[in-house]
Amino acid sequence: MPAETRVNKVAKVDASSARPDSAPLTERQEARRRRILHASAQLASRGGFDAVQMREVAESSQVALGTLYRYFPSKIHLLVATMQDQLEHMHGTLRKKPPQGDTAAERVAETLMRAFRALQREPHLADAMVRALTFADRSVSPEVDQVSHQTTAIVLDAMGLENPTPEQLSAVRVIEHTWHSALITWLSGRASIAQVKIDIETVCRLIDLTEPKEPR
Amino acid sequence: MPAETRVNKVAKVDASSARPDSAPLTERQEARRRRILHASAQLASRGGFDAVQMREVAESSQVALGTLYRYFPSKIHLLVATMQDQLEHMHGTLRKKPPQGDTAAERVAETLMRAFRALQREPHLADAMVRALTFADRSVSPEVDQVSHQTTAIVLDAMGLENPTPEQLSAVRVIEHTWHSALITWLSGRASIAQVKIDIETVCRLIDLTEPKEPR
DNA sequence: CGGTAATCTAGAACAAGTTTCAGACTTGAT
DNA sequence: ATCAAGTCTGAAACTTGTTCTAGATTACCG
Repeated sequence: MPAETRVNKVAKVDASSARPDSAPLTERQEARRRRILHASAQLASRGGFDAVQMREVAESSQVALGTLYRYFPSKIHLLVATMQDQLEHMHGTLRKKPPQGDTAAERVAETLMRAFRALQREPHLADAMVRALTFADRSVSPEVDQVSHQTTAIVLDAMGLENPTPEQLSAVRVIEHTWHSALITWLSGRASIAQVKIDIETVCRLIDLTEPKEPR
Repeated sequence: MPAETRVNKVAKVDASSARPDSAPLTERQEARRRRILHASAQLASRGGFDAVQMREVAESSQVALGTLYRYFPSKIHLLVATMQDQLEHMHGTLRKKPPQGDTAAERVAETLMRAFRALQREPHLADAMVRALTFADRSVSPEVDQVSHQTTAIVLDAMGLENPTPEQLSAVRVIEHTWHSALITWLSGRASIAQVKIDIETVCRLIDLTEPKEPR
């Protein structure tokens, strides 16, 4: 009945690592998806959010505009997916060289600063991804949540926690809030790199507050 | 030489309270500006960010589209200005009934929760303003900075501080980061009201950390 | 194989933000 | 009162995200 192995509604799912969603993709479809994400990241690296124009992405990835929209129902979806993709990279990289700090707070701050430095190397890409992330509305919630969970996983990794308490989870959320918002102020030129560093270090002190004695 | 009392480039400035910018506005211009902001807030209250359509704003405020763009060079500028406007209100309101908490942290948390409840009454308006704020790029930096300063003033008021230390300023920045980001997650349905409350209370604990000995 | 349903393509069409332009209107100065 | 310069208006044009359509392709089932 179907054609290229059905892809029910939107092929927004799955892929290499962690996206156990609805439908498996054909190899050609997987290739298309990858081409699209690659084109997206490339255009974003050049000129940020505005440079990622749907027609251009379609052309660069040799896919019809309609197809692009079948895979990613909006520009925001596309950029959030691009961010998921990049985050996976980063998490992998971080796993290999875990932070060295003595306290959880230090390790988290170090991890975030490492990520920050990576973003500084591709400020336009960072701009596109972060702007998309914060501009996303309800229709993108599932994808944004994925990004959020991935980020949480990275932070918890750095803390070395298996079973965080609700209190600690709240602290982690606050750290992520700060992380996102600080990135935005940096990207829009309203805060210096030094200031972002200070703010990250400041918020990480919250961790100590939630780790009084025995992490039972 | 000029006409309606020159307004050099953009009439983006000034107004009632705090915007000591370049050019004074004619009464008619002041009235136009006010009509525009009113229309903006009204449309935003109805349907949020998307409902604020420039053509509609122009029509509602009985101003030509070109004029609207002369006053506010982009939709984002318009919405950020709308936010400045609303913030002034709020700051005024808060001044009248200062928070009651014993510690600075409590007072700040109470203040922010009060603001949060106000936003809950107009979720669409909140959506429009916050989305605009975080989506703003460099071209809107001055205006966004104003909003940021206004927010800082509110928080410092709640803390009862005259001369904050750099450390405390960083804590305040982190609080604002959390505030913005938490609002976004709430607006996009990814966090509950309760969670926002918890996160605000959590981040406010940072204040105690920066207030070593004698507070008052 | 052949059939059929889903997918992909090319391109037009639409929507909303932004720009542009000619002409009418105001303002402050002479 | 007149005038020069800046402002406002109305309307069209342009840009980019998004939707739609008709026809060509592809995948899988029997």
